[in-house]
Order: sequence, then structure tokens, then C-alpha cells
Amino acid sequence: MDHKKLLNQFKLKSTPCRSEVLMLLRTHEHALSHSDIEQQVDRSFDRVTVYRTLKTFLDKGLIHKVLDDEGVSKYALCSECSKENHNHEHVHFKCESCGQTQCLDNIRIPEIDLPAGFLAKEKNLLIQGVCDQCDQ
Amino acid sequence: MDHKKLLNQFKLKSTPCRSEVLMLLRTHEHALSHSDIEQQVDRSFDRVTVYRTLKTFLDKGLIHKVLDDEGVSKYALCSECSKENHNHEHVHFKCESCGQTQCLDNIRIPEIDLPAGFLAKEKNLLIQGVCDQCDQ
DNA sequence: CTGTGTGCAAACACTTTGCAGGTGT
DNA sequence: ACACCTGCAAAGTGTTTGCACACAG
Repeated sequence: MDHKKLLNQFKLKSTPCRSEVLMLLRTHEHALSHSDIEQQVDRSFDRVTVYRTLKTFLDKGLIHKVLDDEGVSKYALCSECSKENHNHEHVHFKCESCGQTQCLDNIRIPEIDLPAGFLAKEKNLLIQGVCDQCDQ
Repeated sequence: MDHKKLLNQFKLKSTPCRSEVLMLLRTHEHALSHSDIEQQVDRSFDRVTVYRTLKTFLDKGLIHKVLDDEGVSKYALCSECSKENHNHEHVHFKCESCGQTQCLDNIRIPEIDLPAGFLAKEKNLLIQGVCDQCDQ
């Protein structure tokens, strides 16, 4: 599906910035931070526009936030989510060598028994180590 | 054990700022961010000093970093760690109601089978929801 | 006394907000 | 035409760095 159709499907107007950002997210295996995007975008968009684009995508459910140990927000496409049924309970892996964080879509976060009175709504599991590309 | 002894045990000089910050961390169940500390400290220390104190504690292994979904760094005492043997593989729970993040020391992160070539070194599991205090 | 902790000033990085003007449908 | 996206300016927040002085051991 082309970018425009995908955007329309999420009730978003197709604009240059959105198409570019979406393209970047679609062509990368790993999660991207705002600065990753800023550096890799061809045409230069205003920082603010990129921030707003990411926020919009997030709100509409096109992308999900990926936890990071250093505080920078990273984002990745929602591959399994429909518009209504969100499901990001897969494991994220951050490589300490190349610095990239990828979604391990096939690996789900196990159920955890919480103490009485605790209600879980969302789970995020970040594993850090060395990825298969950097493995020697 | 008093604060001074604990500090000395980690080869740290005992100073007013360190004692205060350590005291705060010891008297709270939940993880504290820099601004939490800044607000709750009696005597006012310079922001920078608190940042450096936290970094020092982190380096020496007195505290560990707690992941947060909003990018602010939070810290909690290492309760199970000896100086050599670090072990933070417990679950963290963030309550969306009170905003506090606590260490569920008794709940360990399950083993995860990673794809071939991936080497796990550290795991962080953050569960978000409603804690037992805010549960109605 | 000596190394290192502290406070101050400043810089840096990341993110948000307000507003005016431009663009997609 | 209208809603809304974009760019610019500015401000807010979190964090780091350099330097001179103060303090703990």
C-alpha cells in the first residue's frame, strides 16, 4: 500500500512531511527517534513539524512508542495493530553496539502475576544486549 | 545502618547532599526522579549537585535506573544488590493514577527466548496500570 | 593537606506552545 | 472554502560542563 492510502486509512491528510516520515518508518527495521528522522529525511522539515507528525501518528495509532533506557523517545510502526485493537506487547531489543532498537514482533511479553490490587494495562519489556548483526 | 556507614561502604564520602538524597531514597517505596528529589529535599542543594549525586550513586551501584515511559529518569535503591553482584531484574510498576513507579522486588522478569544471534545482557520490564493504593 | 564535592553560570538537548500564513480535500 | 498542516519564534524542561571555592578524610 502506498503512503497516501495508508494515511487516508487512518483519517490523515497526505502531506509531504507525513509521507516522508511514514516512508522512513516503513523502510527501517528498527525504531526511530526524532533526531534519527530529522537526520535522514531528504527534504528538511521543521523540527516542530516532525514532532507534531509523530504525535499525530501516535494519537491515530499508526505508530507506537518504544521505551529507551536513555530517555529519548523512539517510535516504530504498529505492525500488528488494527485501528481499534492495539497490541504492542512484544519485546523490544536494544543493541548496545549499534544502538538500534528493534521490535521482536514474534516474541510476546509473558503474563506476569501481580500482587493483589494491581491492575496491569500496558507492559513494556526492553532487553539490552548485542543483536544478531553485531554478534561476532 | 545509618547513611554515613552505607556511603562509606560504597567508598563514598559522607556529605550533606548525599545523606539527604540517600535518606529520601531510603524512605520512599517508589522510584524518585531528579525533580521529585529537588522538591522534597529540606535543605536546598543546587540542581547540579543533585544530578551529580545521582550519577555518583548510579556509578557506585547504590541505586539503579528505573525506566519510564515519559523519558524522565527515575532512580531507586538497589535492595538486592551487593557491590559486585548487580541484579535489577525485577518488574517495575508505574501507576497511571498516582504517577508513582515502584519496584516489585519479588517479581522477577521471566526468561525470554531470543532469536539466534541475540545476546541479552539486561532486561527491563515496566508495567503500567493502577496500583494497589489507587485501586477502587 | 589533598582530592573531591559543591555552587554558580552557562550551555546544550529535547520538546511544547502560539501565531500567521500556506496547503490538501 | 475550510479545516488543518507547516514554519518560525520563543519558551519550558531536563541535563551536562567548566571553573573556583569549600569541605571531608
